[in-house]
Amino acid sequence: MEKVEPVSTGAPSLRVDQVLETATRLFTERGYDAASIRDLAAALAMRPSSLYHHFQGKQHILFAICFGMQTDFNAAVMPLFHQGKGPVETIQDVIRDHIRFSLARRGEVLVNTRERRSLPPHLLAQVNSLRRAYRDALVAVIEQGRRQGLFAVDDPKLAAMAVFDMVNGMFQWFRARDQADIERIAGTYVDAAVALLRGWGGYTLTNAR
Amino acid sequence: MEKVEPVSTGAPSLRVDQVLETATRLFTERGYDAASIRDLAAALAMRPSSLYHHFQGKQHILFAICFGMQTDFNAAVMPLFHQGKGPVETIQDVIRDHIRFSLARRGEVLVNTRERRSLPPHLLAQVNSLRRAYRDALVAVIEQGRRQGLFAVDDPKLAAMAVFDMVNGMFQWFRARDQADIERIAGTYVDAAVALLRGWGGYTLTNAR
DNA sequence: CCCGCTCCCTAACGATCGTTCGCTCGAAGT
DNA sequence: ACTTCGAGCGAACGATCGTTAGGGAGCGGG
Repeated sequence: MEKVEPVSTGAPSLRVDQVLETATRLFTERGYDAASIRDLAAALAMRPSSLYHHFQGKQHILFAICFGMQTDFNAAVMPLFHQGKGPVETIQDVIRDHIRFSLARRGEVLVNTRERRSLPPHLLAQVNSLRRAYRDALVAVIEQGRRQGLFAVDDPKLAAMAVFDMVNGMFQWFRARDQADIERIAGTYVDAAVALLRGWGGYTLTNAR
Repeated sequence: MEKVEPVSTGAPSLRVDQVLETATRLFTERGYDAASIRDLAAALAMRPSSLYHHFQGKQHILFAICFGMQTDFNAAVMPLFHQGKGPVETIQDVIRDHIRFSLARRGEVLVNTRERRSLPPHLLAQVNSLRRAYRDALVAVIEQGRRQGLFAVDDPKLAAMAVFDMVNGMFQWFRARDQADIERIAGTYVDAAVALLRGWGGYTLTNAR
């Protein structure tokens, strides 16, 4: 006991990845609570007890999915904030890769958004910490764009959440058939985000149309 | 058996309403699966078996919350589509009352969005039918506004979903302290919806790389 | 007085849940 | 050849789940 328990580090054991992949599918199809350890084991052609050689418990499987996904997400998207581009271009790059990543790994993203709440507080806090880091960076860029007169928004935090919700909500119902589908929808939502940030409150300035 | 079972009709029994109110609170706090019949009964100071005098089962409690909420929602918002106003004003009126209603009855709305998936197919279909009616009406107005050159959106269905997601996502994290808070956030999101519909696609000719 | 109805109770049912224990087995290390 | 160790197994644990059977207290109408 008292083992260090690597979460998504070091050893990417083949079997562990298979478990996470199957668990992601089951959790998206039935929900975390409704998908039992026995269901998961059966889908992997193994016995329920064998799962406990790879994971401490059911909650840790959920955590591995959520935390691993969010870690990879931040690693993929966060660097785009520090490229020295302007606010508009930065937002475009970030939202585009946000959507690319989330559609490429749609299952994990859906589990993270829908089932994350079932995590115990200390595990949930670790995932939320990564999410907050990303959101704060987005807020900072919007704030910067507002100071430069590029965005008309009144509340950068509110604007960030609105863009966030609009994009994340899309993952719930949109299914891309191929890579071209991903690029198309990403471009569309990038435009939506820019239109929103530019035009929000713009009617008071009478610049719309 | 083979009883007609009124869902949200006729007799608004006091006890039934108390059950639904407490169930709504528990389902939002812990989730439908994690909140047990025994938890609900304990919160109502009664025995688990007594609940089955008012409801056929746990799923029907969830259904009563979701279907009742969606029925009231449509009754409150749908008439706004047939007032003879223009597309922009109609959208503004609809989104404003959408937000007013959803924040006033936030608990039921959150249960409907987060726990609806736990309903059996034939009950889920009834709720989704009401949701679709509302969404289709919103799409029709956007389509009308696009034909009149008021909106720049390419895909009315996509635009409706985006506005939908943006608004519904807000309910997850926003808590109004008073009525003034509700009116303020409603006005802000009404502006966001209009800004989005007016500006979406307006810049697609210049930034698509 | 008694019937029927509403509401709630005690007690328990069978099922399923996450998890643990002790074991076996084969590959790898020395 | 002997040990170690990861991986999986069968069996069972205690807990909790949704649900039901059956009974009783209060009460209004015939």
